[in-house]
Formats: sequence, structure tokens, C-alpha cells
Amino acid sequence: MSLRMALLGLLTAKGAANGYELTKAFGDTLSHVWSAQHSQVYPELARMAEAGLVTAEDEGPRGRKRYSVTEAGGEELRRWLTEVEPSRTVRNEVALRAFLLPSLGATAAAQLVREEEKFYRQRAEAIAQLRDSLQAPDTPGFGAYAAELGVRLSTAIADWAEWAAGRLESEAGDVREAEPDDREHGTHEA
Amino acid sequence: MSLRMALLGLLTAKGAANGYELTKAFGDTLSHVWSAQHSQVYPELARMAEAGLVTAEDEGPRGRKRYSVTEAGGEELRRWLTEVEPSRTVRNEVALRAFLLPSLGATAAAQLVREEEKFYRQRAEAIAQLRDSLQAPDTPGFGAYAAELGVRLSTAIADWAEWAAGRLESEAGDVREAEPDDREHGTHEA
DNA sequence: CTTCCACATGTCAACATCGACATATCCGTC
DNA sequence: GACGGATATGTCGATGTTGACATGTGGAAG
Repeated sequence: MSLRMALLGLLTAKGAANGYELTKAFGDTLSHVWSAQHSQVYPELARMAEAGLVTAEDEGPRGRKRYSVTEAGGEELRRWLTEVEPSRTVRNEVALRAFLLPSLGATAAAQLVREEEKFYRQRAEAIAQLRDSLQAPDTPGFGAYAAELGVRLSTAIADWAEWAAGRLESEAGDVREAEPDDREHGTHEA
Repeated sequence: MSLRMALLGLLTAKGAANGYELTKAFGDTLSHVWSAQHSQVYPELARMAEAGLVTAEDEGPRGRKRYSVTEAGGEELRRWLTEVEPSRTVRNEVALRAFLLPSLGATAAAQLVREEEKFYRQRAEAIAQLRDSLQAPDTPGFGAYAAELGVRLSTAIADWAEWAAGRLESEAGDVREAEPDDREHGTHEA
């Protein structure tokens, strides 16, 4: 249902759009919230039209179809938000990799989380910029709350990575001090 | 591949386990990292055994199978961590609902995020407790880094929800003060 | 000694998602 | 006017995930 709701939300925010524009939104503004390919978007829009949640208006010139939310679609969206219990199942590859870190030596693990830190520091900045650009008086708040959440989540991951890297690096150092033999040749240091 | 790697990690941490125990881990300790049902775990373990990443040791008494990681399995896990680019595709229902918030009136939206705040405040506390219990000197760090990340992420969501609720509540107040007529009975237009 | 629950493993149909394949048009550049 | 890139829509097979169905055992409580 989530993809369907994302599409209803996008169409509500934009007023009307075609599948191509909606797919681009999943690559741009919505990329830190939900992702979908065009191969998922087009069939879903067709199903939604059949269910009466959106209206399809063929117009071209390029065989283009313009979709708009119907009243039933708006109601469905509000019903989902207020009445359907959110799915809390977590499937987070960053967290999974965090769990698996001890499989690696401290040095290699530290290097990995340093890269994570860099990535999420950049992502936080990018979303912050998006959030600030959303202050423009167009769609009333659409995306602003999600962007704020995105900034906070990305920053939290970056901070965690910084903390973890520090811990792992000092662990690597301790090992080297405590056991000054030559068996650390296998994994190079950061 | 993520499920496979999660299983390899769990088996590395535990030394050896059967499918039932591994499934339970996805419901308990790993639930804030990755989730999976037994209907996914059993076939995957069979495929992993066939691929030589784990060894299956039938022993019963209840037709029970004990799995252990092979050397090839350990190598595969380290290879995945260090050489395979992490998938950064985000599919976050909390964030999606955040994006959709403006579809609702400020009052209803504020109520929703207050519930989110409560939920994630509790989750943060639960994971913090798990993290502290992991300080025991058993498995060397397995789970501790992931738990720390879980605490930070849950806290970040709760903080965001508190901030959003405050904003939405003041917005609801402003509307009532600024427009003392009765047209806020329905759902106002987006 | 029966009944119930936790243990334990599996299959299957339905749905979600991905990446590749397929097609065609509009438009600006060379 | 040929060519390429962005626009635009679709299908399809493979894989990931869920929830329901199916089956049987060991042990503890009554």
C-alpha cells in the first residue's frame, strides 16, 4: 500500500502529473523517503485508475497520460494515515552492517564506518538544502516535515559512525600497544 | 543478500544454531535491524548449506538441524562487508507518513506525530536497555554497535515527532485564532 | 494420561520489487 | 536531415517477502 499512498501524496502535492514525472520524484525529492522504479509506477497508476482513486486523462503529444487524484483517492489517503497502523518492520542495511562489524578486524571496521560518516554527513547537508528550498510558498508544507526528519536521521547516522570509528580506532591502537608482535600484517591500518 | 549475511552474522556470533533460534533472533535482538519470518529463514539456510557457506548437522531429537558457518561462509561475509557497495535505497514508512502529513488537518496530524513520539521514545529506551545488557563479556561486540545506532535513530525520530507536533499544534491554534468561522469542520483543501 | 504449549521444520500462493528488454516521439545540435 | 538525448510508457522474468497452511515432537501441568 505504501507505494500507492506515496503516489496519492505526490499527486495531491503537484495537482496532476504523469508517470514519468512521478518516477522522477522517487529519484529526487522522495529518494530519502521511499523509492520506486518506473516499472512499478506505471502498473500501479493503472490499477489505481481502475480502482477509482485517480483519473487518467490521455492527452499526449507523446502518448502522455495526466493523472489526478479523485475525491475517493484523497479519502483513501486520509483513511490510511489515520486508521491503518503503521508497519514498523525495520529493514535497514546500514544497521545490519553495524551489527556485522565485529566480523571484521577493528582497523577494517573503522575504515568502513568512516566512509559511512562521510556519506551521511553529505546526505544530511543535501537534504537540509532541499528543506530550505521548500520554504518557498508553493505546496503547503509537503515534503518539509519529511525533509526535516531526513536531516535528523542522516545526522544521527553520521554521529553514530563518528562515535563508532573513534571506538574502533582506539581499540585497534590498544591491540597494537598491548600485543607488540607482528601478527597484524594481514589487515592494514587506516 | 542481506538476509543471507544476517544469518551468517548470527551464526558467527552464536557459534551454532538451528533455524528456529535464528528466526527468534529476527524477532528479538535483530528486530530493529532486519526482520524475517521462519518461512524465509529455513529455505535460505538450505540454499546456504548447498552453497557451502554453512554446514547442516542433523541431530534431533525433534528433527532439529544445527547449522555452523564454514570458512567459506566467513570469507563471504567479510567480502560482502568490505567489497560490496551498500544498498542505500530508502524505504521508510515513518518518513513517508511524514511526507504525507499535510494531507491531514493540523490537529489530526499533530495527534499522529504525538503517537509516533511516544512509540519511538519507548523503543529508544528498550534498545538502550538491550545495549546495556550487551556489555556482558560474551560475544565480542556483536550487536553493541547496532544497538547504539538503534538508540540514536529512535531518539532522532522521537525528537523530530516532538518538534513536528509542536509546530502543528501551534498551527492549529493560529488557524482557530485567525479564522474564527466554522469552516474547519471538514478537511480543508490541500 | 491427556491436554496444552513451546519447539521445530517445512511448503505454497500472492504480492512487492528490480533490472532488463522493448518501443516510440519530441527537440536541439551538427 | 541525421543523430542523440530526454521524454514517455509499457512488459517480463527473477528474486524477496508475507501470511496461511501443514505436520509432528518433547515436556510440564493438571
